[in-house]
Amino acid sequence: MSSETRQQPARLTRKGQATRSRIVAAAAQLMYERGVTEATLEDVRAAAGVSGSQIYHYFADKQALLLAVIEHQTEAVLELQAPLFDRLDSVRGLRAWRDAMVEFQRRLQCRGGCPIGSIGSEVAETNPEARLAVASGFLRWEGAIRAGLGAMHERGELEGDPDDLALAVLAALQGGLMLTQIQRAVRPLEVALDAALDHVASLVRVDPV
Amino acid sequence: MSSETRQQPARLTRKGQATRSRIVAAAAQLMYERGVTEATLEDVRAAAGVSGSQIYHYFADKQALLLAVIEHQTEAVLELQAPLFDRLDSVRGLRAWRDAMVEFQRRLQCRGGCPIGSIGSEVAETNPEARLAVASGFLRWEGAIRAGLGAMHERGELEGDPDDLALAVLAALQGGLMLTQIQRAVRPLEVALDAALDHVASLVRVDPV
DNA sequence: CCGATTCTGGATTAGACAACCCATTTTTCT
DNA sequence: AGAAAAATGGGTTGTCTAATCCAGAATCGG
Repeated sequence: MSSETRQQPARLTRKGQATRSRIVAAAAQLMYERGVTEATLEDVRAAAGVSGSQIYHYFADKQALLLAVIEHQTEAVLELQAPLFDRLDSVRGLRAWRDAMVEFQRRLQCRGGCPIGSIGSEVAETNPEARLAVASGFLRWEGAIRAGLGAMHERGELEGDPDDLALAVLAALQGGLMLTQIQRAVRPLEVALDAALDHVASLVRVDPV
Repeated sequence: MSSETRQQPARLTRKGQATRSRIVAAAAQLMYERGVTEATLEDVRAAAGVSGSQIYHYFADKQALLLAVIEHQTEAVLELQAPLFDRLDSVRGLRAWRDAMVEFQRRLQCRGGCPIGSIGSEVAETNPEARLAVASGFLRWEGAIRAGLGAMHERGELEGDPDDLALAVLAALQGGLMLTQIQRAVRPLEVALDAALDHVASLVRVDPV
């Protein structure tokens, strides 16, 4: 798992793009459910409804597919939260975001953890390229949170460094997700995010919900 | 990887215990460095300086070895922190514990993450038995933190639920460790723990360090 | 419409790895 | 000391899986 990363076919037919997307989506789902190494290419092949050489037609090797999956999951995670990100410049908006995260995990029965974080944790020590891809995903996530907190700060409503607070909130989310995944209960996520947001709220002058 | 979990030889010679320990220690190190699935039994065999059948003489299968490793890492983590746990009943003690965690990661060059958490995250969805073992390790860890916060609370120094606060601190630690591992920088861990401890400190009446 | 390119199917290979087996040596217990 | 139990060495096997190959079908570009 360490080789050329670029896609092979420069041009992709519409059909080709659809097939490629199906492969990535199936791989993402399987890697999310079972982990990267436990998701075999044979599983991906079957789940995507393609056969044999298809995967290698669109990806150089499993590594290339993995990187595509990390991209895909990053987009999915950020897209899912996009409507909530816009309101992260108020304590009320932060609480709404928290509620959505908790509700999402509850629906999943606390399975899977963070789509990005669980991959990152698995590959961190053995796959530098994938680690960097995950790191870049986290950076974007952190940036989205910081945008809201930064707005509050510029409005003079928030004391304390918004950069630090955004990172702390993301860390609380990740730690909460992991403990929730392992304990199969939402309480760790709830408690972790509540503590982080209480801390933010304690630094807010106006808008004290 | 799902079978009998019990050790086979009821009695162990002193030499046998030493060999078994060597195998567990080697396996723990390799699983920490490379992850559970990437650490092959051949690697463990070589690292432990034993040969062929040795591993299967002491463990039913890789699953049994993994469970022993989780036990081992839990003990190691708790033992390492034991002297610091005693002082978690003050903000000063909490800060000292934070500094030790950060310093430890710095020494490891931010590699490996949490010895328990990284295993837990990897096996959570595919290995219920191992997931429960990790969950029980986290419960002990959480208990140690809660003991300190609980003491403060009973002394009337700490407002807020010590159970929730302990869980929040552990979550901040885990999230901070994971981001630190992925970014290869100690800042996420520092910021995450500082935020969590600031939050605790904001609920403390006396001893406001 | 036709040559070129892309896409698809299925079969195959080579290597890795968990797990098993048996013969031999070492240790323990009486 | 001697029998029983435990420990060790190394070889073997069967399975799983990533990766490759080639032939044929569909699609595109001019």
